[in-house]
Parts: sequence; C-alpha cells; structure tokens
Amino acid sequence: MTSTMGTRERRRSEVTAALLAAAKRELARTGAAGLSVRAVARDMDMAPSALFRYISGRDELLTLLIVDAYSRLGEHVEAVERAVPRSDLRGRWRAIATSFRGWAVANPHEYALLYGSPVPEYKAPAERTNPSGTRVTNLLAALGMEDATPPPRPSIPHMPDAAELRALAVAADVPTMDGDRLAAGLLAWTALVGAVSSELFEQLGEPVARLDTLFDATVALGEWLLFGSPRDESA
Amino acid sequence: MTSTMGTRERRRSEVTAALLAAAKRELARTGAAGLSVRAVARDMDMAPSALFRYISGRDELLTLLIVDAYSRLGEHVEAVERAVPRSDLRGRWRAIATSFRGWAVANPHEYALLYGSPVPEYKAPAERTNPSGTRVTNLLAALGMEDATPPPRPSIPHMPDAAELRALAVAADVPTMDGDRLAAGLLAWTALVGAVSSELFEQLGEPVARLDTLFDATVALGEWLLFGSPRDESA
DNA sequence: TGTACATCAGTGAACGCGCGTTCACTGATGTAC
DNA sequence: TGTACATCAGTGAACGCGCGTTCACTGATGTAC
Repeated sequence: MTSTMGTRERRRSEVTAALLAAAKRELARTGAAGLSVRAVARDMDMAPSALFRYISGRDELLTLLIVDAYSRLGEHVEAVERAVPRSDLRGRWRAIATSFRGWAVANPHEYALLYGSPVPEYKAPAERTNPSGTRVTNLLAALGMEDATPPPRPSIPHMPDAAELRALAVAADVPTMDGDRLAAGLLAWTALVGAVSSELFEQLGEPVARLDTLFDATVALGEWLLFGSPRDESA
Repeated sequence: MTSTMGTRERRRSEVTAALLAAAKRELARTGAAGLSVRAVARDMDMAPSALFRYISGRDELLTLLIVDAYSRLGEHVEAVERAVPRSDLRGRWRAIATSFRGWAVANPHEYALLYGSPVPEYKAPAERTNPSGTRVTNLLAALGMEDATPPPRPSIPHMPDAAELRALAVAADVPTMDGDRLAAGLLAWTALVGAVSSELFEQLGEPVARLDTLFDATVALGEWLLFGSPRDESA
C-alpha cells in the first residue's frame, strides 16, 4: 500500500522537498557560514518552529545540504563520464575533470561547502556523507583499476618508495591497485581540486582571471600522470 | 623627534599590537566566519566600543588579519628559502613547498582565511592585501626567471598552445618569462595548494590521513614540472 | 614653571537586529469500532 | 456510514543570547602662552 499515500504522508514529503529546495536557495544566497534555520523558514513562508518537525536543528540542515550537494555533483560527473566509450580511458579522465569543474563553477557555494574551509563548530557525520562523498573519487579509482597495462609513464623522480605506496593503497581501500598508479590518481585529484579552488576562491589575482588555459593544462597534467605520454601507447 | 614617543603615541601602538594579537587568538579559536569585534574586545578586557578608535569596523579587523597572515606566511617561506644556496634551484622549490605546508599545518585557521572559501559579505581590498599576498608566488616567479636554460622538461601533451601561454605571461606580470615555464609554475603552485587544502580541510577521508607520502609526491611533481627529470640536467 | 584649554582614549548604556530552540495551543487528518 | 478519540503539522509568543555600532560622558595627556 505504499503506492497510495495519505494526505499527511504526501504533504510530509512535499514539505521535506520544499525545505531542501529553500535551504539550497539560502545556501546559494549567503553561503554555508551564514545559513540559518529562520531564513529557510522565511523562504518557505512558515514559522521557524515548524521546521523542527522535519529537522533536528541547524546542524542537520547543513548535513542535508552536504549530502545533497555531493549527490548532485556525483550524478553530474557520472552522467558525463558515462557518455564516453568505456575503452577511452583518457577521455573518461578528461570528462571527470571538466565536468567536476563545470559543476563547481555553476554551484560555487555548494563547491565551497564541500571542498572549502570547514564550517566552524560543525562536524559532518561521516556515515551520512561518505556514500555520496566518494562518488567522484570512485570513478577515478575505477579508471585506475581498469587500466590493465603496467605503469606506463616515466616515474616522477623522488617518488615515495614502494613500501609506503603499498601501505597507502591498503589504507585507501584499493589494496589491489599498484602503488604508483594510486599515487598518480591522488596527485591528479589534488591537483584538480587545487586548480578549481584557486579559480573559484579567486586566489590568483585579476591577471590570471581567465583560467581556461591553466585548467586545460591541469587536465593534461592529470592525464599524463594517469596514463603517461600518448606516444607511450604505441610502444 | 620620532625617536621619543609621548605617552599617548606609545600607548596607541601598544594597544594596536594587543588588538592584532587578540584578533589572532580569536581567529585561531573560532575561525574567520565567527570572528567578532566584541569577542576581541573581551579578550583584551576592554569595552567593545573602545576598539572603534583603532578600527573602522569588523571588516577592517578581517583585512588586518589577512594582511598579517600573508606577511607571516611570506616571512616564514622566504626565510626557509633564503637558507638554500642560490644555485640549487630544485632545493629552493622544495624549500618553498615544504615550508608553505609547514606554516599551513601550524596555522590552519590562518591558512583557511587566505586559501579557503571566501568570507561571505566581505571583499578584501586588493590594494592592501596584494603586497603581502604575492610574496610566496613571487619567490616562484623569481625561480622561473633565474633558470636560464631553455625549457628542459618533456612537454606535457595537450599543453595549451604557445599564443595562449604568451598572453598568460603578459597578464601575469612576467612578460619576459616563456610560456611553458609560466604554465609549469602555475601548475606546480595550484597542485601545491590543492594538496595542502585537501589535507587541512580533511577531504580525503580517514584512510589517507597520513599524507606525508602524498605530499612528498606533490613536491616531486612540482620539481619535475619546473625543472624536468634530473637526468635531463646532464644532457 | 604654572595655568587654561584642546585633544584624545576608554567607558558604559543603549539601539535594533537576527539567531536557535522551546512550548502550549489549535485545527486538520487518521483510526477503531 | 457515523461517531469518539488519537495523532500529527503548523502557529505564535517567548526565552536568552551575541552581534555591530552609536553616543554622551569622564578623566588623562598634550599644547599654548
């Protein structure tokens, strides 16, 4: 009988959806640090106290927003990546990187919530944020696992030694991935985050405002880290 | 007669210093978003209204903190870099990168203020933050200018074409630097920021908590971007 | 050196504001018979 | 189908709080003669 919903049940899910929508509008307006229960209530034309029937407090509002943002980001990146032929590993990386940036630029406050400074006095509950929070990096991990060829790229000098990398692979939950490839993936990922954060948080100053070029270079760098020079493929 | 200061003048500079010190304590305690004039006054055992003799309002408090943080970061990185022999360009890069991270880890809230999400409703006045805000990147730029050898490293595939890079060099205020080197410097820089932000903002999840290894790899990557493989030097 | 006046630092009360959260309430929806 | 009671959603007033900023004030420091 879950197909027919009573008035109450239907209304409850409607209000829950409206609450999330209003919270997202508020987030886009003021950013995470300024988010307030009362402002969300105002946006919904409801009494502030009413929201406590749906959330336990301000912290849960933040958690809701984080989970939603991770989910929408994951959805977006997955969809773009899915459109690339499975065998085109390099293209899949490029799709991940560019769609990640695209979403961030379109949703700057959400991006800041996920990848910017932590909100003071708030600690996200890992058991709720983890499932959606790892979707993008999971795509990267899958890429690394599918690439069956032995590490093809010239080793970066002074790369941490194999033992440490093996320990890292185990710790990162991909114990069968070889260490070099894992390190390459993590490097590509942090470089990507750094490029997007630098762009969005406006740290590079006006001169470098048009960053498409720099971003292209970041994508190329990641591709090289993951798969080596294209020339190497024929070899 | 600037050598002798009257009671007023001396007291004024004492209080100004105490104000900055108190603001820094508050920043370390609550983070930038929660910073308040009243809390700083409380820390100084003064009436909140008294502070308005020294600052124009909350925004100036933030500006003061930003300038101070950039200055101390710059001081720290410059000091460490200065201790490396001028001819050891690779060592100078490594000194910049590791001391940058070291300062960030020791001063997480300051780092977040400079390189994390922007504070909502606050726009830093560029004319005040620029001089100190560019000290670290200036060190990098100097490094690039001193390295007289032609771009020694294997070109990263799909690197943006020369014309775009030339435009970027002009825009970035180092018109005489060749484009490849500039792109390499910017990549190394954003990768560094990404590695440090990922670590400090705890985005990589518990498993990868011990990140020394990953950071070493980031430094190695930057070195390779800037100077190529060590083998190339003999060639 | 002494006096009269001007400048300035710091106080304390007050302003209006928005915040998170609690609580007794009313009216509508659901359930048992 | 109709009635009696239970459950639940939403209201509105209230709580105590911290915030930024203004303002009239007092008492100390500096200046002119």
